[in-house]
Amino acid sequence: MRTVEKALRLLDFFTDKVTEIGLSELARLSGIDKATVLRMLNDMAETGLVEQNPQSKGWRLGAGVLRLARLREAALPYNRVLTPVLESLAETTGETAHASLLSGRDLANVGVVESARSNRVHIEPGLTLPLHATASGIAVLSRARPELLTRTLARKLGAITATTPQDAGDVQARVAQARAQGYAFADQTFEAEVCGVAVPIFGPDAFAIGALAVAAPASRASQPHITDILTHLVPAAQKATRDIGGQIPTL
Amino acid sequence: MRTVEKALRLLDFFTDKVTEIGLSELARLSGIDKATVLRMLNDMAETGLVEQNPQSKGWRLGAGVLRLARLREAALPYNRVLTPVLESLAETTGETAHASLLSGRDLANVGVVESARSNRVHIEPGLTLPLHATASGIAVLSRARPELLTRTLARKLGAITATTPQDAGDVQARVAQARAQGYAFADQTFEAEVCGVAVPIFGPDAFAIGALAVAAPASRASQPHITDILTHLVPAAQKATRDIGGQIPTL
DNA sequence: TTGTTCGGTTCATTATTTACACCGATGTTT
DNA sequence: AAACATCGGTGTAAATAATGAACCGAACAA
Repeated sequence: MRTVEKALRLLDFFTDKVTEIGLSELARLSGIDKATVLRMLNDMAETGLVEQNPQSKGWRLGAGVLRLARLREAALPYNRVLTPVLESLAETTGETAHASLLSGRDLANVGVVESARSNRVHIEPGLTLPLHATASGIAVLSRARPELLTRTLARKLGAITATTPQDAGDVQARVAQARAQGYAFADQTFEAEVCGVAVPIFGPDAFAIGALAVAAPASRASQPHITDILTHLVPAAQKATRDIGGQIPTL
Repeated sequence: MRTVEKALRLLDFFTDKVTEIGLSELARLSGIDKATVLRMLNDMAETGLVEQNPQSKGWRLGAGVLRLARLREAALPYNRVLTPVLESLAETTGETAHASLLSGRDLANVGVVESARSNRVHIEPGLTLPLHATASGIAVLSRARPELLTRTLARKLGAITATTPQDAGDVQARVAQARAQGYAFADQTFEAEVCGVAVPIFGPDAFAIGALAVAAPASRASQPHITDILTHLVPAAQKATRDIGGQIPTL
C-alpha cells in the first residue's frame, strides 16, 4: 500500500530492548520482502533516520532522530516544560509519573520520572501506548477531537493483558466515565500488576493532545491512595496545559 | 525516484526558524506536486513523524520524533555522554562548543553549549552541517571510512559563504591536512565572522562517527587562541570517544 | 465581480516498487 | 569435510502503487 508509511512502520520494531535488527529479521517481523526492506532502510539511512552498524551489519535508529527531536523541542519545548512537572509529581505521589503525547495512531511516551521507592513501576523510555488499553489513552480519548475516538474504535482493539477492554462499547463506556470524572483509571489493562491514573493535557484549541499519568503497583492502588494521587495529578496536568500554551475546556 | 527518501527530505525544510509549513509552500520548496506532498505528509503523520496544526492547517514535526530520540538515547546514550564534555569545553575555552554526528549524507548537530561571553557564537539547535564546508565536516572526513570522502566529493559542493571550498581538490587538501594535524580549522567557510576548530570522535571500529568542535568569532580567532582551544579540545574529544565506547585509531 | 491563494480530492497514465530467484560468505550439523 | 542453513545483498521482469494535471469550495484582495 503506502510505501512511505510501510517504511516508517519498520521503526516500530525498535524498542527499549531491541535496539538493533538485522535485515532478514526485520523482513520477517514486518512480513515484507527482504529486498524491499533493504531499499527502505537505505532510503531512511540517507536521511539519518536509521544507520547500519558496520560490524554487525545490523540496523538501528540513526543520529538524525536526535536532530529532529532538537528541532521539535526548539519549536515546542514540551520536554522542558513537562520534566519539572513530572519530577514534582513523582515526589509528591511517591509513584512513577509519565507524560505522553498523541503521535500518529497512538500515544508516545515522551517523559518518565520514576518514583524513589524500591517497589515502583518501571516505564520503558520511548514506549508506545495504545489508546484503548491505558489510562492515558482513555483520558486522551475523553477529551480529544471526536474523530479520534471513532477512528480508534474502528481499528481492532488488541488484548495486551487479561483485563484489556476489547469491546468497542466497553472502551466507549470507560471514555465516557473518564470524561465525566475528569480522569481515567486503568486496572492492569496494559501491564499486569500495574494500575494507572491519567488526566488529559490540552492543546490551544482545548482538545486533549496528551496525558499526564501516574502508575502504581496494583498492590498499592487502594482507593485512598488513588484519591491522594489525584489531588496532585489534577493540578499538575492543569499546570502542564498552561505551561505548554494549552487551553483548559470550559465545560 | 525513491519515494521514501523524497518524503523524508521534506523534513529538511523544517529548521530552527521555520517550524511550521503549509502544504502549498512545502510543495513549492520541494518542487514536488501538492497532491504527492500531501500524501507523504499524511503517511508521516500516521507514524507521528509530523503533525498538522488543526487551526492553521500547517505542518510541523510530530511528537513521534521525541519518542524515537528517547529510544535511540536509551540504546546509545550519546547525549548524556557528550553534554558534560561540551559544558566543560565551553567553560575552559570560553567559546561555544558543539558536537555533531554523521547522519545520512551530512553531519547532524546533536549538542551545543554556548559560551558565557556576551560576544559568542550562536549555533542553531538541530542544524545540519555540510561535510565540506565546516571544520567538523573536514575533521570527520579525515578519519571516516574512505567511501564517505569519495561520495562527498562526488556530490556538488555548494557555496555557503565566499570562502567555502567548492573545488574537490581543495576539500581533499584540507582533509589531508586535518588528518596530518589531527584537527580541522575552518575560517568562515560556513558562517561569516565565525571560525571553527574540530576534532573527530571515533566509533568502535576506529573510524570517525562525528566531531567535537569549538566555534569562535573570527575577530577572536588568533593563532594563540586556537592553540589554546586545541589543548582543551583534543583531550575532550578523546574523552568523548572513550565514553561512547569508541576506539582511537593507533596510527 | 474578478482574480488569487489556500487545502484538499479525483483519476488516468506511467514509472516505481515489488517479489522471486540467485549470489557469495559465514556458520552449523552431520 | 560434506551438506545444509542462514546471513546480507543483487538483478530482473511483472504489476502495483506513485504521480501530476485538472478541479473543488473556501478565504481573502483588488
